[in-house]
Amino acid sequence: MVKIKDVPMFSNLDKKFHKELYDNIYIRHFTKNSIVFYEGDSSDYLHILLDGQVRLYKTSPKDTMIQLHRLNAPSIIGEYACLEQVPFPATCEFISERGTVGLLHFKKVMNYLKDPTFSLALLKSMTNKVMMLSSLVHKETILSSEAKVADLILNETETFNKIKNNEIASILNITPETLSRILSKLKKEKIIVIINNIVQIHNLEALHIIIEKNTLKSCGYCISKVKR
Amino acid sequence: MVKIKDVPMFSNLDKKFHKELYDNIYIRHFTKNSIVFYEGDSSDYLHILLDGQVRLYKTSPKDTMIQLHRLNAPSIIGEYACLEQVPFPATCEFISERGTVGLLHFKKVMNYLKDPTFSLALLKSMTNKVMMLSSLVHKETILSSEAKVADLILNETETFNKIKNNEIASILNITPETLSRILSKLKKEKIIVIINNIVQIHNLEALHIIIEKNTLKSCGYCISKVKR
DNA sequence: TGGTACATCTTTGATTTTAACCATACATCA
DNA sequence: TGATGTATGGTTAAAATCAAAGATGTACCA
Repeated sequence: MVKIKDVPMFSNLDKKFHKELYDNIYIRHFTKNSIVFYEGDSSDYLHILLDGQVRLYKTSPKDTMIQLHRLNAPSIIGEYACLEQVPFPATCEFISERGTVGLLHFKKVMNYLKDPTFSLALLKSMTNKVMMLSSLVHKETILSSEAKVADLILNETETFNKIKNNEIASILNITPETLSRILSKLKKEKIIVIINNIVQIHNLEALHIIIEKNTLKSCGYCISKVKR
Repeated sequence: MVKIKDVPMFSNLDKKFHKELYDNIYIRHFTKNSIVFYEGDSSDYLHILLDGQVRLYKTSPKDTMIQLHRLNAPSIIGEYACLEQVPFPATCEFISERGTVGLLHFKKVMNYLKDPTFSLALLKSMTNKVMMLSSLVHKETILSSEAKVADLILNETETFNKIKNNEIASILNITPETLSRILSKLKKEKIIVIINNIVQIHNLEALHIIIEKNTLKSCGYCISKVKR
């Protein structure tokens, strides 16, 4: 487990705060699939992920899950909800077997803000959050399902190989059926080959084109184009 | 036009910086529909909106515009692209008749970061940006077109009354046709009445239900339900 | 060790839904 | 009298939903 003083945000904090931090942070332990907080909850505490992996998601009126991010320790969760004292915009759930969260009262946080290294670290964390949200917005507003899949294969091959299709679909916010169909197409077009759950990219350019044009049809290589 | 020293981020900055700021900020003037920067552009400058109103949008592969935000002076634009030295994730265009932007080299910004009031103000601005993005994500991933319209009528009646349907549609990222049809339905169901381009809400609860359930059909009041 | 039983994943087909797209008519305004 | 904005009808497209069949994996037990 990550020590509090090793969380980037606190590591550079003036030494005099370290003892105080230890005394003021509540530690909570979680098991897989337990909920840290629900969308809409309010909290007076800054949540610091010290161990494990969580996912943040919204629930649609149809009760489907819209996954926003996955975060690994160490990181800060829901910082803006804490700073602005507004409800959490998403539910936070552990997906690792076990995990740990440190809770720090927001008044303490406000105090530490006077320390320049702390506010800079928090700024850094916020910047990072903006980047994640910005890329999420791009994914959800610009990319088609086909483009999402192509993007994941191209830019997060690791993830793609490691987890099962079910999970991939949920990360991309598409249904498993849709994912299955898209993968079939990509295989049929010889753009990728999957052996033992490991992708091999056989046509890099095609993947780039799919991402750019948002559709498999637009890539000149494809059989489906010929058929038309 | 807003004076630089009146921009929240700079107003509390140590006085010794003010003179330097004046000497180091480039001022650029713009007219309506002119572009401050394009999605994908890189820049070494922090952009400070001093006068006018801009919209930030992405362009889809089909060449349609996905509007992310509208910002009024004074505000900071593209702060994270500047801080992280990454390309702008969206295009910035003036929608007011004229406008002004101040440009501050990011190295200067990095310098000012040592000033706690500055980094706090920047943090505040980032927090705000996260809130905007978070609500955008909600709008685009959770709400249906009907819910988007209901939400705007309910929570931004001002905006709804002030601008024409065309513009509303583009803010909601739906087509004018879709908006027109949804408004017709709402009127037919007697949920709203529009006189002289001013909405009157005649059934508040119905609007809430539409937002929550994402569909007009689900609201018990509706004629369309009876027909089924 | 193998074998049955159950659960979870994945694939495939058919259908439905939402909202875009296209075309055209009507309205408002300057 | 254009021009721009709004309304309406018909069509299409993308992806969800529903249904059901194959596949793979895992646990338990004799």
